[in-house]
Amino acid sequence: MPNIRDVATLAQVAPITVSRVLNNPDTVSPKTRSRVEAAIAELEYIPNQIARSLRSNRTNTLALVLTDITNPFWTAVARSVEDAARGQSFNVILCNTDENESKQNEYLSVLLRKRVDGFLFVPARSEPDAVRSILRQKVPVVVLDRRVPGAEVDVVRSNSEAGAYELTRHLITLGHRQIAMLSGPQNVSSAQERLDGYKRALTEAGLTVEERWIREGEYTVDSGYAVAGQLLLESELPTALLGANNFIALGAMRAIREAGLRIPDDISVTCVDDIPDWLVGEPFLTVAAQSPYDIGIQATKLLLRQIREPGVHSVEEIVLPTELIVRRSTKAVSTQAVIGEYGR
Amino acid sequence: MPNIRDVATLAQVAPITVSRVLNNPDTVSPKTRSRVEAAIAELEYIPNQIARSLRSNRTNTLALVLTDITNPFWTAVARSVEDAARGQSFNVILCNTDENESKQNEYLSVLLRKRVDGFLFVPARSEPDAVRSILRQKVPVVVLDRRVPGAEVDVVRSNSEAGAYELTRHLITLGHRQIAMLSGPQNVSSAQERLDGYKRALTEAGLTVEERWIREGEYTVDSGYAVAGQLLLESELPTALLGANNFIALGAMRAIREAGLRIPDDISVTCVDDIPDWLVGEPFLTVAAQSPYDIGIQATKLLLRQIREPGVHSVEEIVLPTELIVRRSTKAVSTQAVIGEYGR
DNA sequence: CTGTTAGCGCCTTCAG
DNA sequence: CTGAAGGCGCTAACAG
Repeated sequence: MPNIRDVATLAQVAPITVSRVLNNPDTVSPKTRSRVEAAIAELEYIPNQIARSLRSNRTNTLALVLTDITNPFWTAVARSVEDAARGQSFNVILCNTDENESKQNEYLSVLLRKRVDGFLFVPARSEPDAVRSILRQKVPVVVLDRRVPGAEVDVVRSNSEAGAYELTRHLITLGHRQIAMLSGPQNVSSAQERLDGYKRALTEAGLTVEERWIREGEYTVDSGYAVAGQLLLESELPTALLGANNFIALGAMRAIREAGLRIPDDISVTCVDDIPDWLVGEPFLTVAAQSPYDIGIQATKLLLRQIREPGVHSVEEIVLPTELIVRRSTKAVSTQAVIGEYGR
Repeated sequence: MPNIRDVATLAQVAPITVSRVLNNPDTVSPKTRSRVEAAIAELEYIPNQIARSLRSNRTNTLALVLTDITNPFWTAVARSVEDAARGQSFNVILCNTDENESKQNEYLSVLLRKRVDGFLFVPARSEPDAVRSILRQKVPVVVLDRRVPGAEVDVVRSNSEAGAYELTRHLITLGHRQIAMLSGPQNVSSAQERLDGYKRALTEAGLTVEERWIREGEYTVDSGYAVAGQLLLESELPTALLGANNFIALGAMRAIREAGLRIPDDISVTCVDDIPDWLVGEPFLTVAAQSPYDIGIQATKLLLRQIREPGVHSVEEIVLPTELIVRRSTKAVSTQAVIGEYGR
C-alpha cells in the first residue's frame, strides 16, 4: 500500500504538499494540485488514518458496549447510534457483554487501548467501577438504559419505574390481584426500578406486595422460561404476569403455553420493552414501550457534544417516557378462582 | 493520558524496557519488571494501540458491512461475527448500508483508511466493483450471503435457490397453483436465485411460470407491503405467496391482513429467512430457514485465516443448506375460487 | 538484562 | 505557494 511519500515522489513534490492537497486543497496551486491528484489516482493511494490518528489523537470511532445485540431493543439502539454517528463521520465498534462483568471489563480495556473517542455504555451492574475507569482516563462516556449511582455521567434511559407502574395499574384495573412480577437482576438499576414501579402500583391500589409473586431472573428468554416454569408449579397461580423485559416475557409465554394454559384467557402477560410490530406478524403483547431509536440518537448526540466540546459539562440525565400499548395479551380477569385448578 | 515515556521515567528505565514488560515480560529481570509494573499501575498507563498499529500494520479490527442490522437475520450474523472475532481478540466495526451503493462505497473508503484488517462484506449489488476495490488494496475480504460474479473472493452464503425451490414445491404439494413470488431486487444474487428456485419448482411440476405472479421489490417490510398491496388489487388473487425474504413476507402479511384476508385460510404465506422463534411468541411462518449464526462463524473463520496466513489461498465458496420449516402460515388450498371475491 | 537509534505515516510549526 | 524539520507513541534492530 503506497504512502504519502510515494505519492509525493511520483508527483515531484514534498510529502507535505500531498497532505495539503488532501486536507486543504485551496492552499495548493491548481497546477501542482492536479499533478498530485493524478499521482494519488494512479497509485490508488489511501491516506492512513492510523498515522493521522496518532498525530491528532482522534480515531473517529465510538464504542457501543451493550448487553446483547440479539434483543430487538438493542438492535434498534445500535441502528440509531450508527446512523447518528455516520452523520458525523464516526464509526461504531460493537461489543456484546451478555451482562457478564469480566467480558465487559475486558472490552473496556481493549477499547481504551484502541483510543476510541467515546463510549456508549450499558453497564452490566449498577456499580460505578467500570464507568469510573473510563472517566478516570478522561474519555467521554454516556451510559445507556441504566443509572449508575456514585458516578457522574451522562445517562439516557427510559422511565422504567413509570413503565412498570402503568403496566401494573393496567392489570389492576382489569381486576387482577394475583400479579406475578418476573423481575430482572437486582444489581441492574432498570430491574430495580421496574420492581419499584410494580410495588408502588400495588401499594397505591391498597393491595399488599406479596413476596411469593416476585421472582428474580436474568433479562433473557431462557431465564424467563425457567422462572415462569417454577411459578407455574405452585398450587396457586397468578392471573397476570409482568415481565421485567421483553425477553423474560417471551420465555414466560413459552412456559405458559407448554403448561397448557392460554394467554390471556388463563393468564395475562405483559412487559416492559416492546417487540417491533413489523417483526411479528400481529403484535400481541401488551407492553410499556420504550423508544430505543431515540435513546440511541440522544445518547450519541450527548457523546459527540462531549467529544467536540471537551470543557466541563453539567452532567445530563435524559429520561424518556414509556408508552403503554394495550394489545391482546392482557384481559379482564373473570374466572380467577378456576385458574388454580387449570394449572394442574 | 500518560505514555510509555512517562512510565519509563517514573520507573527509572528506558521506554523500551516498559515495552518489554508489556509484551515480553520474561525478558526483563523480576526486579525492574516489578518496578515498571508499579509505575504502570500508579500512572494507570494504558498502552496506545494506535501507535502500536502504526508500527505493526495491524489494527485487530474487522469491518462488518451489512445491509440492515435491524433484520434479525443480520442481527444473528453480527452476533456470531462478534463472538468469533472476540475469541481471536479482534473487534468489529458495524456498518449498515441499506443496500445503498453510495453509502456502501463511502463506508468502504473510510474503512480502508482506517486500515481495518479485513472485511466481512454484503455487497449492495452483485457487481464486482466494490469487492475489487478492496481486493486491489490487498485487504482480506469475505463476502456474505451473496455471490459476486467476476470477483475472486471467498463467499459464505446459503443455498437460496434450493430454499425457494423447496418452499415452492411445498406450496405446490398443498395444491396451490396461483403462487405469487414477491421477489427481491434483481441486481442482488440471492434475489435472482430465489426467483430461479421458484421458477424451477413450477416448471418441474409442469406448471407455467406466469409473469403476472412475479413482482419485484426491495428486501424491506415497506416494499413487501407495497408490492403485496398492488397484487391484492388485481381481479384474480394468488392462493399462496412466496416472499423472497422475511421482511417482504412480513410486509405482505400486513397488506393481506389489512385487505381483510386471513392467513392461511385465504392466502398461504411463506418466505426465505426465518424469524427466530424466541422472538415471536408462537412461530407462525412457514419458511426456508438459513443459519445466520453459522454464516457469521464460517465467514469470520475464513477471514481470520486470510489475515493470519497472507499467502495465496484457493478461493473458497461455502454454501450452507436451508431448512424447510412448515408452520401455520401455509395450508392446503381448498376454496380458491371464492377468494377472488373476498379480496374486494 | 538493558539501552540507543531509528522509523512506522502523517501533519504542525516555522522558513523560505 | 512550497518545503524542511521534528514529533505523535511505540517497538524492531542493533549495541553494550
